[in-house]
Amino acid sequence: MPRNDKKMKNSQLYKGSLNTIIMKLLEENGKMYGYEITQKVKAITQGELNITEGALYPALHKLEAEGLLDVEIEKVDNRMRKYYKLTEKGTTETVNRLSELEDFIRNMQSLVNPKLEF
Amino acid sequence: MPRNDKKMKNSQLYKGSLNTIIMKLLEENGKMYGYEITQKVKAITQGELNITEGALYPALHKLEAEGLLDVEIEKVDNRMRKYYKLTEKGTTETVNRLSELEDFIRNMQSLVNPKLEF
DNA sequence: AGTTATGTATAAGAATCTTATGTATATTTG
DNA sequence: CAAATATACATAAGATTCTTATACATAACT
Repeated sequence: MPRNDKKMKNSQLYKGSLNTIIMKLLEENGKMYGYEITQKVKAITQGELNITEGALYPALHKLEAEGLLDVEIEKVDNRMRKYYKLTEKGTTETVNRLSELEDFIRNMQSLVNPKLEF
Repeated sequence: MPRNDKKMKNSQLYKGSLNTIIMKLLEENGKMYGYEITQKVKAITQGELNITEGALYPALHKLEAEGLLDVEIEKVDNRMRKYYKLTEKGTTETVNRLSELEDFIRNMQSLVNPKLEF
């Protein structure tokens, strides 16, 4: 009963990156459901990043409301799953977001590792 | 009179990274004042990241309140400058923050560029 | 004389996230 | 078999960080 889950301690740095992560995973995997996304992220980052439901589900709903995702409900093993996939608009937008992410990472590296400027 | 400044359009991705940026710049430059930080960041990122005063000054005040920064006021050219520098605690914490940033960047790259996993 | 640059500051509101719940079924474990 | 864990979605309250809009003040440029 005690929802005693592991305290996450995700660095503040991840703030703002959730939408990009979701969209990239969907671009790569075609369709995914929420819980699957949390597990995938945990696996890829070797447990370093745990998406919380309180962040994930509102984010999915918002992306859907913005027309970037489509949803499709399935019942598997008597349990509900909501599969999300990118719309056409979402696919286009994903390209932009990934480009922004590259710029962001490049800029952060310039700020933090000025010796590497060339 | 109209503070008609350029609209910044900073990507959401930068959210959460300002403290790390400030601390790294101070570690590198010894002491800096707020306006100087905004100009330095703009220069290093070639105009791509513009720190707004509304974000910067509260962040500096908070870091000071947390004991990570010390402040020293100077009057230059009849204008006030508040120079900030890392405290001992701040220097230690900067190491942690930079380490977190490296982890963050590595994790984001794993998520976004899965082919590079090895 | 008016705009831009330099310099700091705060308040209102937006956006995103954490934490804490709530509901429900399936599976594993003591 | 009862309890805990895993699977699965959802929302609300509050924290944090940021944008936007001001405010004040001096210096320099046009």
